[in-house]
Amino acid sequence: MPTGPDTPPTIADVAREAAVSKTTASDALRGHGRVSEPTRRAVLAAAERLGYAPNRSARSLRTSVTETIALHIPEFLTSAEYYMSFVFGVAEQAARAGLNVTLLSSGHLPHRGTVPQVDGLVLCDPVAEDPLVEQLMNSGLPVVTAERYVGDKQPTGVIWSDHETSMTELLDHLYDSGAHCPAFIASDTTSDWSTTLQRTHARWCRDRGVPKLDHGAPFGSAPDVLRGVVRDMLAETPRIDAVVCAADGAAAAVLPELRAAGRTVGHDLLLASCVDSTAMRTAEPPITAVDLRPRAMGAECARLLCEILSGETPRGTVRTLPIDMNIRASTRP
Amino acid sequence: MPTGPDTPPTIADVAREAAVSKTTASDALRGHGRVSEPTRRAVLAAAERLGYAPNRSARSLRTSVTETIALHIPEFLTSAEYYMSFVFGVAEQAARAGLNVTLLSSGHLPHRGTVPQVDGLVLCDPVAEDPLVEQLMNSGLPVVTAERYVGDKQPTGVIWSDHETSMTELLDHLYDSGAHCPAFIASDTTSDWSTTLQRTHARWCRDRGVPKLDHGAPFGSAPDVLRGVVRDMLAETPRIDAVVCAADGAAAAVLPELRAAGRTVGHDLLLASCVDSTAMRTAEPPITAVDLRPRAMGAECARLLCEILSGETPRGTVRTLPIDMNIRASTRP
DNA sequence: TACCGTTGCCGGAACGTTCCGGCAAGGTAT
DNA sequence: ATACCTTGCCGGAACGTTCCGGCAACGGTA
Repeated sequence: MPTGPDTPPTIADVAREAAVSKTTASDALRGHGRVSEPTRRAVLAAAERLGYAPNRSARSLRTSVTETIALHIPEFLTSAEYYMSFVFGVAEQAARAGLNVTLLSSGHLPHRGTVPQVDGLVLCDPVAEDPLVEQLMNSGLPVVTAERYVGDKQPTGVIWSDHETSMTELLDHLYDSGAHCPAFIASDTTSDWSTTLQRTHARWCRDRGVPKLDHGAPFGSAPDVLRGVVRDMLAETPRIDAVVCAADGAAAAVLPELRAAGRTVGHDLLLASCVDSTAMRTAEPPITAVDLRPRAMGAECARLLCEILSGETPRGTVRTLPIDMNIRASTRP
Repeated sequence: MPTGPDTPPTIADVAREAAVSKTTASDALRGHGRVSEPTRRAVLAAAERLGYAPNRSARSLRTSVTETIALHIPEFLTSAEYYMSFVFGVAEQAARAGLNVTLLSSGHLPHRGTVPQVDGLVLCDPVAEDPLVEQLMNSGLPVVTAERYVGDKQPTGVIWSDHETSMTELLDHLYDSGAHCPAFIASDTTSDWSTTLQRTHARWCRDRGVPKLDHGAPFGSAPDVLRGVVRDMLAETPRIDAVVCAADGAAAAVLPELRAAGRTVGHDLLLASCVDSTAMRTAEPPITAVDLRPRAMGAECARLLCEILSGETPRGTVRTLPIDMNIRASTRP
């Protein structure tokens, strides 16, 4: 390991080592100018020998490209598994493209009104009311959103899933399994996902001619709040024969309450969740849920952003991510 | 919004606006040189008027300070709630100190053998075998680890929790509640946390004179693997009267199996987890668990790193994060 | 021979910031 | 009066990179 003094080698060191000029060294490394094959190899060898790595700051100053994207995810009290997987999907895909990922916490923005100095942004489940989201949308930077943005301004790229279809399938599945009076515990956020679920549920009830039974609960609601909601609904409408929960983890939280009400989940009462997670898989009985494939979602967002940044995909591209329903014992009467 | 052409204002623009030199503008903004009060105010006003924000790349090139820290968390179980909270703890605290956080995914490092260009690193639950961890430890950058590092090289700072004491308290609690034959489902990772739990369990059994019943399971084991382990243990040693699970979420996954074995959790069999999570709170019955306070852990790591970077805290500082046990119905016979 | 296009390489300016050293103006002690 | 310090400001170099434009050498064509 031929480490010099203690300051990392610069391109000037590489150039000297290879007995060429800075320009030629740079051209050889970037593959940019006209460099003969032997010279190119000599430069590469010199760089390897010295352990040269380009200084990102200098390069970024010169090219005004930061090789960094920022990731914003909504901050709820509950730490939802969905977002975790999403973050890692983004991180992995970005690393594959040689990009850094920096996290934007909703709470603190370094300087009020200052936009982060990055090449692009990924917004997960953008809530139109969030002032930071709005600011980022108007930053002029390329923005890819996971799920559609309900504001006026359109993002540079979108990956979304067809929750309308999957919610309909879920309700149909319950209906086919004999549940003709399902209750829906909606999520109170104003994300596109949340409102789509509510709209779809309402229309499905109308189409099927069944009563529309729903109740909103804030996304990160505590278990006992959710249980209270369910208790009240069951007390008010005893003929409820299925419960669908929107929020991540809510179905599992509600399970004991159903049991306490004397119902047997999977038999005289079906239970399903709009978000799959370990909690759904490990519940007793395991709970039918829609797998939103968060890791794939994150990866696709990062991929699209990379493609837009490199110009190989036009701005305004919209793609969909297929999602599946995992049918489990909680809806098999 | 007095936006110029379309390129953001530089410090030269601010200087011109305030009718001073670049040097004076810089000094006034940084509070560094000797600047009279009226001049200082004029520069600040000019900067405000133009919406000036310093170019991070230029600044970083000049000062060789990136204002960025990197965060590495083990790849194997990225969906664990613990890590999610940890990440947000770091992000929030770093934002408070004006630092960016970039994620390091274990899978891909931009260039093999290249160290990220950041000011410092936070490693969560460092596993000595992970080659990336080893490389980061030897990068020469300040490193703060969450939990101790079991390799030879010592991190620049450490935040750790006293799992020995809390595990002992947990086992004592079970013992006092009548469970004299507890089984321990250990986690198979080589992190300090994991080995401490196993060591403590072994010693506790010796001290108490109870049989040492344990079995390792990989950290991210699937629910049915865990259930299989428990089934076998119960079949082999029917007098087991308590089960303690190390891995995040494992206790909830195992619950149905205990029920299937004809045991009543909280009565003739106690159940506890070494990691608290929503799954523990929402389980039926709710499961006693050690709250590792991951968000606080993340925040403390970031805080310590900031302090070390700013020089206000010496290298080699080691701090502990207190953790509590949450006693729930699963251990109240 | 004269002309021209191509190839391979290089000098040096520029990106935006920080900060060293210098300088003039004014004050104070000798 | 000289000597000296302090205050307030500034010129300009440096950080490491990219890339524009230029130049010499060479081979091919007329």
